[in-house]
Amino acid sequence: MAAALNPPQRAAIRYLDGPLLVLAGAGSGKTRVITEKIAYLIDCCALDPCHIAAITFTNKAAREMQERVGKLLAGKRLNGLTISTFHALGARILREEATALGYKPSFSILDASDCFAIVAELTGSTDKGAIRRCQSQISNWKNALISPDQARQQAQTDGDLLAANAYASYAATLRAYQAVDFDDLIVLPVTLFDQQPARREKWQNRLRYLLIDEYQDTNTCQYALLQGLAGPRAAFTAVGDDDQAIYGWRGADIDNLRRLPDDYPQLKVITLEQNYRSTGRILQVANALIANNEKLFEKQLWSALGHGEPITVTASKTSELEAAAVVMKLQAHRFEHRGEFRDYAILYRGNFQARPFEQALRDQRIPYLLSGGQSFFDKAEIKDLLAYLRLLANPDDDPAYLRAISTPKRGVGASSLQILGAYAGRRHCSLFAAASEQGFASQLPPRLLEAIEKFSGLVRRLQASAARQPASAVLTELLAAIDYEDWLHQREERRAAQAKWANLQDFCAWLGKKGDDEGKSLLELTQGIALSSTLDKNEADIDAVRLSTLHAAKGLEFKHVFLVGLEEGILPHRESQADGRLEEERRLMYVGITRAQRSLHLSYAERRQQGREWLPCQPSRFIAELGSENLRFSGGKQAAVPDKASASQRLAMLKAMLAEKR
DNA sequence: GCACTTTATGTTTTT
DNA sequence: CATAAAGTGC
Repeated sequence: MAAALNPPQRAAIRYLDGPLLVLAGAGSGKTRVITEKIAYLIDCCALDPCHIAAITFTNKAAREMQERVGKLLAGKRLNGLTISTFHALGARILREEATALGYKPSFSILDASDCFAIVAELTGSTDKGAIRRCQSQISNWKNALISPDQARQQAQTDGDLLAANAYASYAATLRAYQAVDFDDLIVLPVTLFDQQPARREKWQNRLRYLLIDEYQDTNTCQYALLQGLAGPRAAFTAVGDDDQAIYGWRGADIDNLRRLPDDYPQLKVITLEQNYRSTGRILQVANALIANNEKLFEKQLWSALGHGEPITVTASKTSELEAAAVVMKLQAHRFEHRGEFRDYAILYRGNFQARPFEQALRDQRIPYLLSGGQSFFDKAEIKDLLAYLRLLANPDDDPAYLRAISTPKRGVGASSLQILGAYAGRRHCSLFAAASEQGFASQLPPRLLEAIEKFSGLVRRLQASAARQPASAVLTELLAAIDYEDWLHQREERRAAQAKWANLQDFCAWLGKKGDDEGKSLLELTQGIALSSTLDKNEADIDAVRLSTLHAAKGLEFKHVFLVGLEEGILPHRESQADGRLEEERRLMYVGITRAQRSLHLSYAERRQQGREWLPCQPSRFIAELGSENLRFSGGKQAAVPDKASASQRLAMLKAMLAEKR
């Protein structure tokens, strides 16, 4: 761990004369450069930690970096050091500068499904695909810093104009709700910095040195935020790898990497090419694969770790058999190498591919951790509770109001809410505000009105209690007040109800702990949750096989990696055959390969169930691109009968299993 | 008008 | 399999 730094690494850490771009190949120690540079700034340059900001793309990466810096500077005070995602930093700026932008600091952060519902409502469309396209169009406009007016002017077709109009009313709706979406967390600070130089300078003075991880994944708007924060001093280190750009679909623009030398002529570029992670074979196939892409910056990764095991390619008849084969092979490999489960990762393109692997692992009683997939905070029971919390913080949050008032059911149904909504629309106020107005009382029969007023009373009571009590007490009171546990048991099977209740307890415990430990208010906690997808608890110590999407695996490394579902239509994905996107799929495969330290196993199925139909699959073109000299094939038609190697593997596994059961 | 039950339906990747 | 729309009792 404490290996000496190589010369380019050391240069990257010590270089402080201006903007710096570190082109860091996979496994070349880029996280180490960032963490050691933070330590260097604090230790050797006596920079106060509160003036340093390291920006990552995922919460996981931020947490890991925090941990590593903590270890590196054990005992030192790190108060005020910022290590967060772009979005979390944006939220922090926004919270502090809300009033300057016409927002309350208690703004709500809408999740993707809230936004989907709003777009659906505004366009009056029932076509899910069309709504999603419109939603992503709006997101693209925002990320490119194009205003609704500009979008309208640029509209070419009627469809464009329709979407641009939807964009305008979408923006107005969010403002009325005192709510922002994920994109706004970056866009609004950028707008603010653009319009009010004094605010920009305040933040430039606060965050004096910036370190940006995964720079290749920034979009236009994130780059603008970066430029705003860096200012003319341009004291920053951007670390990135054009071969690992895999977020183009989210608006990330590799052009930001190309533009950096133009925008900052004094930019220093340092390339890290020595890989400390993988064996020679793994790097050879990775290099062979990525050579098929148009290169932005030339680099050739090399490793001093020796040649390593051959890379295996396994064909299976179906996706279920693939899962069984991979799990069996994993088990055999683990026994042979006396490894631990945590050394193994199974990586795939889409979350839906996890299912058969989960099943196979459960069958074999192998512990596993599933990362990605349905986010913890996307579970219905958590979102129910969160709706109440959002509403307490921000009564204008109509999506939260709608969810809270109908969970649990309290005699207020769709038609009452429609009347309330219409009234609120006429009065230009939120649902919550409308419900207490005199004018509204005459619109409904007394029975229904009473139910609504009872709800308003509940919200006010909880608001009062949130003002003077810690988060955990408010949660307890809230759950008791709405009888959530009883309601769960009424409408769900016992097991399901218990599982959901347990989730809620976990959630409350986590919230309470975070509130106490970090002294965060209910408001900050609620806003923070919108930006995270998992309860970030310590998973590092759990000995379990990791299951992850390729996207979620970026930045991680594993001794042994199984890359599964390598079929045309899956990787590369069916809808991404256009050339720009095919290269991104190739980079995704590249990211998967370069996660592996010691061994790499590829696999694909010959048939896969899609919906109700079985469709034949072709092996991914990317397998052929790896070259055959480092691959060893098994399975498929030519190897229907187990060969000696796999027979002896099975025997070894059986023996080991018997030994383990004593 | 409201709430609960049945039935169709569908999957890229994340903050 | 889990969610979301349509249908049925109260």
